[in-house]
Amino acid sequence: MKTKNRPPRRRTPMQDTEATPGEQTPDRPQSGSGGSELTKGLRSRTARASGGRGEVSRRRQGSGGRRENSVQRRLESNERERQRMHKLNNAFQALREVIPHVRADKKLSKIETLTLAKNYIKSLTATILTMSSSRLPGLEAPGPAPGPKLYQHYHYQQQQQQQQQQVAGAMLGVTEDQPQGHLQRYSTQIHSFREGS
DNA sequence: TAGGCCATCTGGTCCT
DNA sequence: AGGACCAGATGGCCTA
Repeated sequence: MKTKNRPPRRRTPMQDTEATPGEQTPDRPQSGSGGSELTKGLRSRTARASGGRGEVSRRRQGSGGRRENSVQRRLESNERERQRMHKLNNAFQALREVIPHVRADKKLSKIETLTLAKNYIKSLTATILTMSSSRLPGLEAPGPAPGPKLYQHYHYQQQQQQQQQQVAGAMLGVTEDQPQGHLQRYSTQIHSFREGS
């Protein structure tokens, strides 16, 4: 469906004045759009937020020096936020690279990455438990291999999750499938992602 | 063209 | 006080 080899985005006027080369998102160098220059900043959210407190503080902005100071602080804050988001995106990319069975030419979206990772972890856990329990009749585990403790921990977690899901399901009017369906769900998702749906 | 996804800006809130 | 985190808003790019 989506092939995310996009060309670099245009930079906003503010970014042009504050460019920091070499600090971009890996797959999208010099990306930038949306948002606005600083002066465009007073959006609907401002009026909504905290009963107009932001409006008051803005009115109090007095002489040019203070205004320049606050603009400078805002620019620095924007840069930090950009860096933070770049780190977050790097972490997403690292996660994509360790999720197997995904077509290489299709970049997973963030939500796809998280969903697949979650179910991949669950399927691996189930696999480990299956292997270890079949190897350990009566759940007597010699040595450091994954044994009863892991098994018990897993099932304790499952019980807790089921209870939470039942409560949430009752509140939301939905039902959740059983834990042993993780592998099935993971396979289904991979299949659907491959199909591009 | 609509809808999905994304990067960025921004102000509020939390944390150190 | 200042930085980190969060979430809403905005607009660009891409695909069906």
